[in-house]
Amino acid sequence: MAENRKSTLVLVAERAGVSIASVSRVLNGLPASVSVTERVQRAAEELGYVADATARSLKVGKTEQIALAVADVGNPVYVAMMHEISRVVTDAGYRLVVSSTGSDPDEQITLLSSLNRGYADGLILSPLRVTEPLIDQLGSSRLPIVVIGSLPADVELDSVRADSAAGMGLAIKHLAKHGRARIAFINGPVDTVPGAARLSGYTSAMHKRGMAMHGDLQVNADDFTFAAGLTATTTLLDQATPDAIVCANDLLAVAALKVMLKRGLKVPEDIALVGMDDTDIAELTTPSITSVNLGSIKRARTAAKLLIRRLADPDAPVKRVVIEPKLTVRESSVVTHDATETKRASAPPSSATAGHAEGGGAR
Amino acid sequence: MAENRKSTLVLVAERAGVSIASVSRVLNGLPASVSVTERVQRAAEELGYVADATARSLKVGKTEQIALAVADVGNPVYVAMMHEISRVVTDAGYRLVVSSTGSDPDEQITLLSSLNRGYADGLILSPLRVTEPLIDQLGSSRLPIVVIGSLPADVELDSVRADSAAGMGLAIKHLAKHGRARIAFINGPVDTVPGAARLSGYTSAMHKRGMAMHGDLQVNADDFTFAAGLTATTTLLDQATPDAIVCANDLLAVAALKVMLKRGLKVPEDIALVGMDDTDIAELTTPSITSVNLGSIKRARTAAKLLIRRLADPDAPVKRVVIEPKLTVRESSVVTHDATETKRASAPPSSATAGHAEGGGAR
DNA sequence: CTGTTAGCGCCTTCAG
DNA sequence: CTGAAGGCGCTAACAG
Repeated sequence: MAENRKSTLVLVAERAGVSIASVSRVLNGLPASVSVTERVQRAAEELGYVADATARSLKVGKTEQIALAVADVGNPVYVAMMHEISRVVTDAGYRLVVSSTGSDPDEQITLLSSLNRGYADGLILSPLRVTEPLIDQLGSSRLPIVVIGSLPADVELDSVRADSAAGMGLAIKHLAKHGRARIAFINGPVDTVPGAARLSGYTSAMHKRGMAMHGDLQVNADDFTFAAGLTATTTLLDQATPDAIVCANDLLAVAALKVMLKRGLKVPEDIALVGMDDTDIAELTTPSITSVNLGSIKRARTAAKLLIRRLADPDAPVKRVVIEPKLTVRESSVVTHDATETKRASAPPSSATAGHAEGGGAR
Repeated sequence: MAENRKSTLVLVAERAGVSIASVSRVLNGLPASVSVTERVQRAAEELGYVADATARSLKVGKTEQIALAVADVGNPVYVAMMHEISRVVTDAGYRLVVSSTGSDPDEQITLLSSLNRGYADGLILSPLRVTEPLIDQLGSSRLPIVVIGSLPADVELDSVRADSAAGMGLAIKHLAKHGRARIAFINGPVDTVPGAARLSGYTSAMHKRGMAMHGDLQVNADDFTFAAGLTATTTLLDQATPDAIVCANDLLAVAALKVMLKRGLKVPEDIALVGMDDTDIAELTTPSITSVNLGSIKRARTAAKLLIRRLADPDAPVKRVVIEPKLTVRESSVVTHDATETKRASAPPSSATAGHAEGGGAR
């Protein structure tokens, strides 16, 4: 069937004995006589013809490509989102071009201007940090952009964001209900959008419940990564004795868990742990990690659909969607009363861990 | 600077008072008089002009896009590879189009024929299963393809693969050296390329060392996933009593660890554990998991460079690269003598960052 | 219903 | 060194 040489409309037309216009019509499903239709289809089949995307794009003014820019590819939550976006976008007949920018806004600005080269019909952007210049550039873009994340109210762009504050609320409510009193918070960098949102969520949630909130209970990792989480957790445990820890994402939570286990602390008995994003890795660990589901998949899907909608209807009203969080309870935050199974490495609370163990009486 | 309307060569030419040919020349760095050069650059700057990628592609016959198709986006090793490919490809001035096909060869065949639409200059493909039709399609593709994985010797394509067999050898040698005698193997589906390779690596390595190899010691997970790993491990532990387990990838290993801990088995004391791929998740767990580094990052980088090379020189001789494996030893396979059993609660603070074998890099 | 034709925006000989 | 003109492969009027 498929010839190896590249074949064009003209080739097919010659072989079918018709004009190129007829070929184009048949292949695009426009009305044509049975005889022509049949001859064209056979010729096309024999030549393994497929319309050239580039030429078509030039003519039609659409590339059928959607660009995606995510800040941090090392983070499983972005991977999950990308995966979902890929699905939706592909189903709608678009290809996905991934432009992995770092968390640096400048890179994203560069990307935005390169978008004007017209290799994509639209962009989905999930910026970690939002600066003035970035916003300007966003506003003056020639083609549709959907932002995943928070944006100043005056920016006229479709967007979808998580409600981090509500999410923190869920986490803290859950921990409080289970008797935790000294709830620590390991955040990522506060100069990021999620970092800022989650911090304010923490303080307001703690405040609302009238819970103790020593500065010692709050540390910021340099980054939303496992490595940064190890350091941050060490710092935290050296300066405070929490009976629960909430982490700004799952990677930080996994790191916190690692450090705690290393120190012989029992999770959740000594310290309860809650992560955020509810990614796959939260259930890989032992104990598995309770995590706030910020609707990453749903946000991804919504963003993709929002963009596709706007591509179909450029004048549609701007939409700003907020996805509500849910809490996925796993082993790391709830002490199971029934002790059928022998717990692993039953390190007895010795004087070495004094100050950490007990105290909270969360038993 | 940037106007909001799309500007074309003609616009720039008018504004600069020259012909469109001159504009094109200046912008492509071809010789031109100082005065013209200067006027054109200023005009282009003022209009925020950037050459349209589609039109350029049509004319030049290159899209500056590279397509990537990986089988399983849920697997961290593919994510890591994609990330690396993205880097290399971007540095070389290409955009990356990700086509997430499933593990189904038919989808990949569909993809291959769609590639003939010419939206990309080349393809990097990492198939999980290789069937006859897929090979045929690969061979008759009009544009360059680099395959990550094994391929029949008569297929004339650039490729780069891991040496799974040697990798299994490393794992088993390591375990044997540490006194393990009943080494079990949890594989993924055997009808996949890596599944088959790793199984034959296991049997030959065990055979070579004259080690016991009851059928009970070998199980196949339905998939290379965490969930499938849970089931497979349960099956294994119900039917045999190994003193070590090797898993065909890290996800399976993490699952195995989870099941073992649940059953009160101590790792590595009771059972040593070794994974494969050496992805980030291998160091997230407690204990962290020893893993065979199959050079995923290196394979990815090599594949990308191979494709770029071929794009530059279509007549270059076909290259088949094999990446040698290394073993990254972590906690799950070696019993530490100093902290045996009882008192590991008094771990020093610095232990948080201790024991990090080089490898995946937890970013 | 079908063929002819005019571009989409750009690059690149070919004259001048 | 610069301008005019011819396509790249395709679609969408416009005639026939």
